[in-house]
Amino acid sequence: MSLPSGAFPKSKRLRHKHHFKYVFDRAKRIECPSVRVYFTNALNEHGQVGFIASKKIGSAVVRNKSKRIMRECYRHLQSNFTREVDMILVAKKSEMIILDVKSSMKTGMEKHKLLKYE
RNA sequence: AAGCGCGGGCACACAGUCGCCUCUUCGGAGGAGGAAAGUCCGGGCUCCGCAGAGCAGGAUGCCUUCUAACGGAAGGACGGGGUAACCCGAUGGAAAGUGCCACAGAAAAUAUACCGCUUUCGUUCAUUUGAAAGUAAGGGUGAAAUGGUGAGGUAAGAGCUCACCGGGCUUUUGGCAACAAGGGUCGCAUGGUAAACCCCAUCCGGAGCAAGAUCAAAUAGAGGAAAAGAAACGGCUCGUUUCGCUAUGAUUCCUGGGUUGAUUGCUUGAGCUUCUUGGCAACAAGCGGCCUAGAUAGAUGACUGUGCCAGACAGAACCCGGCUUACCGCCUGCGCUUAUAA
RNA sequence: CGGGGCGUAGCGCAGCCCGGUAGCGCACCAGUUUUGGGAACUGGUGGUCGCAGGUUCAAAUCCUGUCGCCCCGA
Repeated sequence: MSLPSGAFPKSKRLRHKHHFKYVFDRAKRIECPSVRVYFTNALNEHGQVGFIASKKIGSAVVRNKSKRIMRECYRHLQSNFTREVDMILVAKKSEMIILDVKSSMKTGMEKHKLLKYE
């Protein structure tokens, strides 16, 4: 399987409360079966992303797992973005399968012309 | 061999690619747990008066030892369970006091007398019925009924007397102690409940790393009140009283402000461990060796391949010692019982 | 990290302090009334008292552990 390589350092993460608020206030929403995506134009030079898994999802293990899966999907998709956006991914389900999440995110983003067509 | 009992260990492994965090001598190295969990206890650490006294409140509760400390552990005593190995136990005090014990029952804590039993006196055809006295053996109720069983004894009965069992008091021996064993004595006098209030003994100051400290930026650099008594009022971290400390400005109180980010605290510690010594043991002492996550919207993941028993419960957030709860299974040591064979 | 509260009938709540009978309202069922329905009236059904263990003669109530939910403070 040929994965697009992508570095994902800490500077690409959403770090602060006010930054989260900035995104939520002016975001558009994409609904996928297991993930909800908020996005808007980037505040800084390059796009940043945050992950949310609330206590409704499950225990600490489940929440960590779903965050990792969302992060992995973002990492694979980020090189195909057409423009720099800030993004928040919210987990909706406790059970996630990485390929399903990735493909549903991909189709959803293509509709909003965030992704280049391959 | 089967069925049990008591421990100990592991928690998918290996290889490759991409990605994340920390450290770095820039080659690389390290990177969640036995419970990291629940937050049920105990400590360290930090600040508040480096914390004193009383009351209130709370916790613990057979004895001794271990420990920094504990509600933990070890060893023992007693009681209970098991054929046994072994396991379980909030196990101080009810003659300090108060309360409660539904229903049933004569009576529920006071020695009383419902049905009874017996004698005497009267009455009657009649052991029919009435009165007085004695009695608590028997009856039914209840979770629980004032020692139990047997014999003697008696009008009927009764520790009234005796034997055995149980109990109280006292004493001797053993033991650090809990307690055990034995002797003497008392015919036996006072149910249960303290996970009801309570009494006794021991212990506990309060708050918590979002504690606390530093730096930068922004905002503010303000307004009002308090004057010689070291007295009152107030303040000094959150049950309360007391004690102690506390001043005229660089102080205290009220109003206003009290925000954001970074650094630190942050991992070398009551640390782990080989051996030796002491101890029944928990554990302690000595010598040597080792360094084992440190994130801060919160790091361990994804994919591929191989193998097998097909991977459970579950994610560090200041740090330790416990307890409790969750858990697919696998490996292993010692011991007990039963059966068979030799 | 710390603190507090609640789990009782299908729903909302009493009862718990001080232990012995589980009750109230709505809902549900049956009957009366009405031409029929609603309303009203009468009667009735329905509860492992979140779960497990203990204390006690006896536990919704007391104690311990545990599960779930909600709220508050820094």
